Amino acid sequence: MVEQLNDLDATFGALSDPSRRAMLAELTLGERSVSDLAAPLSMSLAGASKHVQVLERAGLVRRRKHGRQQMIALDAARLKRAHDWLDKYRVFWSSAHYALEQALKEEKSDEHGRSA
Amino acid sequence: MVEQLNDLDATFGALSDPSRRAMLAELTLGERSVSDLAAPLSMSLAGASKHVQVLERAGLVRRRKHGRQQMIALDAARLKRAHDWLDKYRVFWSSAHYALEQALKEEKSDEHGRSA
DNA sequence: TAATTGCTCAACCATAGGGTTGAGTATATC
DNA sequence: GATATACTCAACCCTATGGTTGAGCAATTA
Repeated sequence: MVEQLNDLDATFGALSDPSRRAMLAELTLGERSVSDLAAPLSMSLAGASKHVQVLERAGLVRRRKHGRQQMIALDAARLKRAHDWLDKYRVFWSSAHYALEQALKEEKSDEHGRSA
Repeated sequence: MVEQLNDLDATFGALSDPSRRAMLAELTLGERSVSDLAAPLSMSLAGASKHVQVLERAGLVRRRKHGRQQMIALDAARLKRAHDWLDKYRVFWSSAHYALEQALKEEKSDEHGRSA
């Protein structure tokens, strides 16, 4: 269980804000301009622009100039990295592990029941 | 693709720090005291204690008093939530999706090749 | 009872984060 | 050429975050 690369810092940091998660959700529907992404957010354009920059620095989106628009597209590779990281913990939320936890609890009760 | 609950803010926020991810990794090996968690981190005990509090507020760990020690245990339910959220993006990093992206690029080239 | 251990809390510091407004730049339209 | 559009940048504000030290409390050990 070794820490691989710390762009996880940036990835998880970017994902910790609901406005940015909303942007990513919007981007699953296709490329969007910064204004498109800003529209549903009740926030200044400059504010939304900063969120896009955070997503870009985290490598979660790419941008492409198209005239005076900046077209933003999802780049899911880092999401996969985060998903992979979380996947290492799968056993700890799986039913098998809950069963193990129960078994350990019973074992502990037995210890109390016995002499020790 | 609707945002479900915003404890994702706290979960992803907690995961964005390498010290806290290291703590979680350590906790996969079993319960640990705050001092145990602090030891490998080259940080004051108070500092580590604050990290544990962040993990606890995010619901990623539980604590149990054991004498004068605070035993910390992993609670993976919120990790599952985060994993589930990321899973919605799986199609965007799957090879099928890359194939789709390629197809779209070719289509765009065709447009240039044709009259439009 | 006294001393030690395992913490937490409060105060503080420096930096980052989320937001704003105002100005500036580049492209598109009239 | 003038104007509107789609941004970005800089400055600023306030709050949060990551870290420290010093004090204090609760439980264990001597």
